[in-house]
Amino acid sequence: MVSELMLQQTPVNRVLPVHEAWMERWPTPGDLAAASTGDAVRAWGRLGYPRRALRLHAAATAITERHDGVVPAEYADLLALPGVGDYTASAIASFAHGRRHVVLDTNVRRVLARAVGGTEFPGTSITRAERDVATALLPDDEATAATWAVATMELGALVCTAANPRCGSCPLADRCAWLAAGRPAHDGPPRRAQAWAGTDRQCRGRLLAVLRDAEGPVHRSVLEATWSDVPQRERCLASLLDDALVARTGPDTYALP
DNA sequence: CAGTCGTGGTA
DNA sequence: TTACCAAGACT
Repeated sequence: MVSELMLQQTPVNRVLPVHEAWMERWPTPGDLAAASTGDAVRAWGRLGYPRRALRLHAAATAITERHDGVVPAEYADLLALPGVGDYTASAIASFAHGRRHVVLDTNVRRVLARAVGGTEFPGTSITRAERDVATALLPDDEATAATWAVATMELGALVCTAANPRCGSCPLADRCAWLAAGRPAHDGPPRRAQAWAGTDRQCRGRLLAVLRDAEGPVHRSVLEATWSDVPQRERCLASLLDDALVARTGPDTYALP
């Protein structure tokens, strides 16, 4: 569960060392629940999307209170946890508990888009038809379904990659609709690139990095020195406070919660 | 449903 | 150097 939360939109290579340290420090949900959210945010390091650290902490608390400290195996119970959406609930139920679930992440979606749909990339959002295809392909046997879930994800992550897919070593090469069609390039509107420079996300990241790397409370002047656009800086600091990623420790000082 | 939310590697 | 991402969730 910890790795799945960390892997949401974050490359495996970056997650590995953080995950290892995290699990050594907080081996059980109860251990994490007993820690402060500030420690969780700091241990999250530079994985990005730090609200995931808060959600994981909140999930650990919920598991401790509602599930006797044991990560539930039921999809509905998992889905009810903070930071756990359809993908993560299915992944935990399937990978950790061997349950039969459609695990539809970006890798699997790409594999199905190519092998079945004959297109290079899936759409921006999951469609009903897409889920129907994935459901129809899922093996009936529970154990086999769990293996299928891992296998299709790995296929997408290691072979049927977004850029430079290794069709030469793909086990589906002889039945892939996209390959059979000559690997036609993605048509239609280009996927919107996410802006970064000058955005609130960059500003929030800059502010939080200062607090994360600081020993204790930080004076307002230090935060002000990290971002020149005053209205934006104030807006971002307010949103960080609102998200409970930052706490006000005095009239002019701030720190991790 | 589209917008928002971090970060650092890679072509 | 810039563009484009990488095992989503939430609003």
